[in-house]
Amino acid sequence: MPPAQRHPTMADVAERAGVSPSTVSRTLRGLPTVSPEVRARVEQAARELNFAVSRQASSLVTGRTGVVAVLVPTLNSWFMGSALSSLAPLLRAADMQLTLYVIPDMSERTAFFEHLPARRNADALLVFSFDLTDEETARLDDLGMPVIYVSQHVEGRPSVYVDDVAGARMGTRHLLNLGHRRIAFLATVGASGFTFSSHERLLGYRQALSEAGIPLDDELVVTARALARDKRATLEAVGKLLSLREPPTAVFAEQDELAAAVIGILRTMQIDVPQRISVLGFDDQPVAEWVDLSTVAQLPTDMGRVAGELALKLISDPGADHTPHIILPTTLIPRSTTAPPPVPDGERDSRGDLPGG
Amino acid sequence: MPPAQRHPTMADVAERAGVSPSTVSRTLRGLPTVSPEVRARVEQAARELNFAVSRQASSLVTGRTGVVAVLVPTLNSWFMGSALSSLAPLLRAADMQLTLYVIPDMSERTAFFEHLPARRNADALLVFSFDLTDEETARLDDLGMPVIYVSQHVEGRPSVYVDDVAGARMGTRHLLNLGHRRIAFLATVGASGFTFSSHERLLGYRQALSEAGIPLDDELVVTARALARDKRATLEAVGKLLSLREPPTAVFAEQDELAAAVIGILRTMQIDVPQRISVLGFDDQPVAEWVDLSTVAQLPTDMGRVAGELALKLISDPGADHTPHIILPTTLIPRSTTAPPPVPDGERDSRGDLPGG
DNA sequence: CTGAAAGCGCTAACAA
DNA sequence: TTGTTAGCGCTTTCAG
Repeated sequence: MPPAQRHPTMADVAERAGVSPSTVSRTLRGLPTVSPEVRARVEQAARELNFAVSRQASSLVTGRTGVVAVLVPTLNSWFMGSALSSLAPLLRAADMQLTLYVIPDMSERTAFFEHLPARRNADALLVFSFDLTDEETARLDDLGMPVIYVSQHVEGRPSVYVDDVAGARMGTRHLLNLGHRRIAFLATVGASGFTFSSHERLLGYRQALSEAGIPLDDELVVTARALARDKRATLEAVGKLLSLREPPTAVFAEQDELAAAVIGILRTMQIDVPQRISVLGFDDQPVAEWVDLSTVAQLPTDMGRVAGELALKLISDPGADHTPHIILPTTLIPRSTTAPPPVPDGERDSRGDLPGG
Repeated sequence: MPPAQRHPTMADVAERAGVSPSTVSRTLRGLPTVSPEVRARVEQAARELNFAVSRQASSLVTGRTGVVAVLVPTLNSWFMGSALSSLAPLLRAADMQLTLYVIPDMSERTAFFEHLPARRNADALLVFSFDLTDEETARLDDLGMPVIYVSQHVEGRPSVYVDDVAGARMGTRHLLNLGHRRIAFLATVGASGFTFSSHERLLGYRQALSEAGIPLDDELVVTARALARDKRATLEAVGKLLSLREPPTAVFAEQDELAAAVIGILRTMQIDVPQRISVLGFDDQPVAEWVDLSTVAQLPTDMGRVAGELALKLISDPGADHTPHIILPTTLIPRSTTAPPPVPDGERDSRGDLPGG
């Protein structure tokens, strides 16, 4: 008599197909050592019973959980959404579950690192976009599974990230090539250490300026807490830049949302973009296309995919190199918000002859 | 001798604490039938060994997996991001894992419903924002676990959703009260059936007009595929509305992003908002605050929380009512993009005396 | 190619 | 209050 309420087990399938449980197991796992005839019988029985393997039971014996844990600081961002959208199907295709840990604030963060709920319950951990302390990294080290750092780099640990420095350098050079010499940089500071690439981008900006022999001016670098999501903070930042004795002719915003906000503010102030001020973003989020924003593009979907592939590789091949750093490129997408700077009053008649670099 | 490589087991902890494995189990689960003295010893031993319980093993015997599965059509949306951001910590607090299934396209969708990977591997399933076929719903019915429909309603199944109809009605009334009589409705059609609330909102719009005795004009309702994310489609839609013999004095966009795009387009065309045309959104996404958009607000974080609570309840109490519908309210947030319609040419001198309703 | 038997790590009776 | 025993559903030797 078939089991009353619960899910059917392999024993049920075996009985129905007239074989042993082992054979069912072999069949369902696709092992080649099963005769076609038997295979057919088993598969039909399984289908008829609507059978599904219990991962709990199999992982108990194989020692592998079949899950990849993913730690993210937030989900309310284009970046995370895109990365996970490519990661999830990839893991599914490999028949892996994706367990999500969202750490929106400090107390959640502390709790996570204290209990490490992923321990023993995942085959690998993907840590996204955190600015981790050494202590936290160390804690993850003895988690007993591969830990992959995504959108950040950690010395000696597998990491996947975009080359933010090079991207920001490329963006800054774009503005320099257009003739800009007063280029501002607008940075965001988010919550719970979600700031890794911020530093990197600022660094790239500085490098490009130095390479061009332009002295760094700290007045041109504005960092404000929660800048991106707070209109007032952005307004203040822009006001501050415009009131400088020598205001910038271009603004490089750390990310597109911020850039879009800046453009909105400037237009409200009747300051034409790009005629009076150029604005450059970073990311190539959908909003960039909206406002026809020039930007430095990154592909978070690629990051998700690459990170997922790396995770699968490290799981299946424990002997693999556990310290690869995979660096993804950025591309410059010039659109309509960057242009040569306005010609200074004194040089109006020599228009077209930009000061040489 | 302690095990060399693998995780320590309860047996290891038991040995170290000088007790039986059962006692370790009882202690770690917080059962009251353990003497304080023994409890202390066990806890210390567990800590020293850095022990973590294997959920696989315990679920094998308890029959509960300790995971809640979540099915989402996409992650690239404010709605999903917000809902999951509140759901995830709630589940963590209940010591539940959150397994994520992302179904971005039809082939993934087919595969999911064919294999039902969640079967036997979760204690409950939360299905977000899908426009499910009856067949799909039926398939979920014999999944052997509570299935909760979120941001949609399914007859006779537990559902949690926002009252889109009432919200859209309220929004439309707001425009009617301002004096508008020609009110357009802009709808989006997304991918993979992610359109549930779209119908509802349109319905609410129609109801409000009918109640006000205003005849429905199909020309005023524009639905375009992928409207929200495609600038051109939005541009076309707006153009179409403006070129009507009697163009609308107000536009109710199905969601804020779309509303923001419309505003951008209108301003580019030198059409003042709200002086010439009012624009109303739906959602109260961050972008609404950006552009100071009047909108109908919903709280996806509430939905995530409520849905999670319902899931936990249905898991822990199988006897509970399995057909509750929890309906969340919306609120109207009038900001600066809605105002009375411009006074028609012929009535300019009787300004202030709006046509009575 | 297939079956029998053992056991993964834990919890749930049942005894003591 | 604690220990002993059995067994959850599967995979994996090892025989055959």
